[in-house]
Amino acid sequence: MLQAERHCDGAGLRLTPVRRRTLEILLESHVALGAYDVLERLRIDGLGSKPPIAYRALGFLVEHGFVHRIEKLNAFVACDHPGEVHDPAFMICTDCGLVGECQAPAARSGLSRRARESGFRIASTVVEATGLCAMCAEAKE
Amino acid sequence: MLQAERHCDGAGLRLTPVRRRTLEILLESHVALGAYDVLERLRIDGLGSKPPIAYRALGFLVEHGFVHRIEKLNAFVACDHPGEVHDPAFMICTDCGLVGECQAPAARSGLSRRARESGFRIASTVVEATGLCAMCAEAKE
DNA sequence: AGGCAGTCGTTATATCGTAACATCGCTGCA
DNA sequence: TGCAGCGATGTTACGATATAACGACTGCCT
Ligand SMILES: [Zn+2]
Ligand SMILES: [Zn+2]
Ligand SMILES: [Zn+2]
Ligand SMILES: [Zn+2]
Repeated sequence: MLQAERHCDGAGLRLTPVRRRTLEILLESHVALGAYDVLERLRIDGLGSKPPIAYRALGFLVEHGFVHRIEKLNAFVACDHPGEVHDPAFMICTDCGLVGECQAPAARSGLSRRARESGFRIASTVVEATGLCAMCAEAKE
Repeated sequence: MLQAERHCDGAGLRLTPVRRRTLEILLESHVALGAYDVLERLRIDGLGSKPPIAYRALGFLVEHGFVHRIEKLNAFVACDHPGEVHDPAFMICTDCGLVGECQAPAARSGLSRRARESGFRIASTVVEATGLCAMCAEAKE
């Protein structure tokens, strides 16, 4: 949160109440939240109740790297390393919903070679693994 | 198409008219099609007009590896290598919509190391790159 | 003051996806 | 033959996700 504030100050970005609270909501959650989950919490706090409110705040946070969108879940998680340039990959537990972020340069470089071969120019990548987290895997034994 | 037929015969799977036509529709398309795009074509052919028809056929085809779902687009493409066990990755052109499939063992192995470190057990992966295909990149020069 | 850009608030609608239940046709078996 | 069981299909109805479009407000610059 502090990192986000500093980054916004430094980059001339406006971390408005809605955006700030949206980021807090995601930081407080252990699991990915859908836009409507976020919206419901914003509504409770009196910060808006219509979809565009949530989608705009999430769009801002994603655009500036404070939040990632999980395509597989149509949901959002706070970034582990906000501010840094990175190429995230995610591990999504199908049992408990936990979403872990890690860096996946290997994934991208693997793709990169294929891309170069075919002349494709990568702008961004989505890398998401689905499975069981350590805790849930152990619980299943 | 022939491969799909043979694979279904061999595995005791029923490639019914709706499923068969759905696969044909995707094979004929250069770009990923949404479920409702597929449905519209099925409707024209008199094979069904309600969403579950398309979703069920697509579900069958995805489950048996004849078709892949592109999470980033909420859309579907026919597999390049049906029948074979593989770990697909996709390159999605933002200009022309072309979706290329390639194999990405590197992507998965990069993730795998991280997964092992954290005890996460991968069941499946999504690897999708967005950018410009060779043709569109050249056209932009 | 007037113009401009960015944000917010709202309405309405588009797009994507599924639960639930009825029905139909086949297969195996009494 | 008659019928249970099963997978596939057809249909209704709804839920979930996402965006277009427009107006109002605010701070800032000229
Ligand atoms: Zn991150
Ligand atoms: Zn778990
Ligand atoms: Zn494939
Ligand atoms: Zn292209």
